[in-house]
Amino acid sequence: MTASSRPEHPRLRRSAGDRRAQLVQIGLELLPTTPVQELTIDEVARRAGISRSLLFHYFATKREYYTAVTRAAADVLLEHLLPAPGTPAEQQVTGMLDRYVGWVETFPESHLAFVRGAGGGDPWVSEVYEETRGKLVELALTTLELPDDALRRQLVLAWFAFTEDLVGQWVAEPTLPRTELLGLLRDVLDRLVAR
Amino acid sequence: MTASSRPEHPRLRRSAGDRRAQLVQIGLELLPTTPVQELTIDEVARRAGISRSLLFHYFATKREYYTAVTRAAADVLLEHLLPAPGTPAEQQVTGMLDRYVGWVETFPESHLAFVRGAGGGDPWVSEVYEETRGKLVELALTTLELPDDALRRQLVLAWFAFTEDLVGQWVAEPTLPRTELLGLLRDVLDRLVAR
DNA sequence: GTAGCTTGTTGAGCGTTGCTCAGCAAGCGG
DNA sequence: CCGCTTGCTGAGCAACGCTCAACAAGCTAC
Repeated sequence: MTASSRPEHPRLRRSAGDRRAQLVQIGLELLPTTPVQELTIDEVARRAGISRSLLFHYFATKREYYTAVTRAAADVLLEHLLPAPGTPAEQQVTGMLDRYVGWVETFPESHLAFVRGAGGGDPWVSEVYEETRGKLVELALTTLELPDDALRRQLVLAWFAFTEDLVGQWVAEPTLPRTELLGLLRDVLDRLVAR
Repeated sequence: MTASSRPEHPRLRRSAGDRRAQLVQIGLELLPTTPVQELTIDEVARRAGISRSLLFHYFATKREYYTAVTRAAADVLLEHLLPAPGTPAEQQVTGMLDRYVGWVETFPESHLAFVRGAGGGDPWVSEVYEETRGKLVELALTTLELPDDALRRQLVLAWFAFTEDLVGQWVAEPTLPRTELLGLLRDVLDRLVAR
């Protein structure tokens, strides 16, 4: 019995990189159903088929772990939103907006989980969100060919909050044709930054 | 010695109502510095000078406790925002907006803590926020003498998100005279609901 | 092949925290 | 003084984050 105490898991060794990637991947899969900070080491380790201790070998602390997961999630979203190279400048913002709405339509729980943790308690996590939003603001102002002074940055960031909230509600209860929603959002943004 | 065995803690008994109020009050005081879900039973009990067990006598679960704290905080805010009776209809929205900005200016940490927990993980807490926002939407639409169809409700709610975000940033870095901030917010709201 | 090194991996265990439970004791009516 | 209600406590359990000493898989060197 001692020899065959692991019928399925013959104690296979992975490279450090693989293991880390696997653990982050598991976090990403759990993210839509569980608030980042609430996923337990036990659960993640169990899914990975490893002991709790090993997770602490790769991430010194739990916070370090779920910060990595959050950063990975942010990267996935960013990459999805970034316009394909060669897109005419005028279509870039509209395209990003369109893809954003599409993303929320496709993964409503993921969107909730993402927006949810934005300011949620942990400063490390908040920092990741602010970084991501910062990049998006910069991108938006650049493609709109507008200077990014402090006021405009604030307005675009607040417009993000507006957009996230409205799209979130709209997906749950579409009170408007999709096209009009996009038009409205775009219109609000234009009026805000054109001051 | 037995007679004077009450150096600091004469084991005084409080009425159920008093204790509950005291515990919620302690939660409110801790709220600005600690995310609601993270305040520990130990800490609260210690501040109240009671044992952990007693807290569970009044609140069956930790969640029940901090939900009560959240609700109390929401009530404080609501009461602060509600217009004094007899205010002319036209000034009500402006007055609420003004008081809201004032509140954020006075208690920036409290505001952060409040907005922070809005969607933050716990559905019980989120419900309190949605209730509060719902009341404010109803109030706003009523005083603006507009019908509150689904679309308009969504727009006003999204405008709240916009306002909370922008005011939060503005307090940290005032990029605009206060009056103009209020005007801008009011203007955005008017344009949004006048469709 | 086997000795030895690196390093992925584990189990036992500690401190904290949410929560339970049996029972003590403060205040009051008889 | 008795007994009842009920505010209140301490001991203790389970779950969780985290530590640490040690095991073992896979490689290289002889």
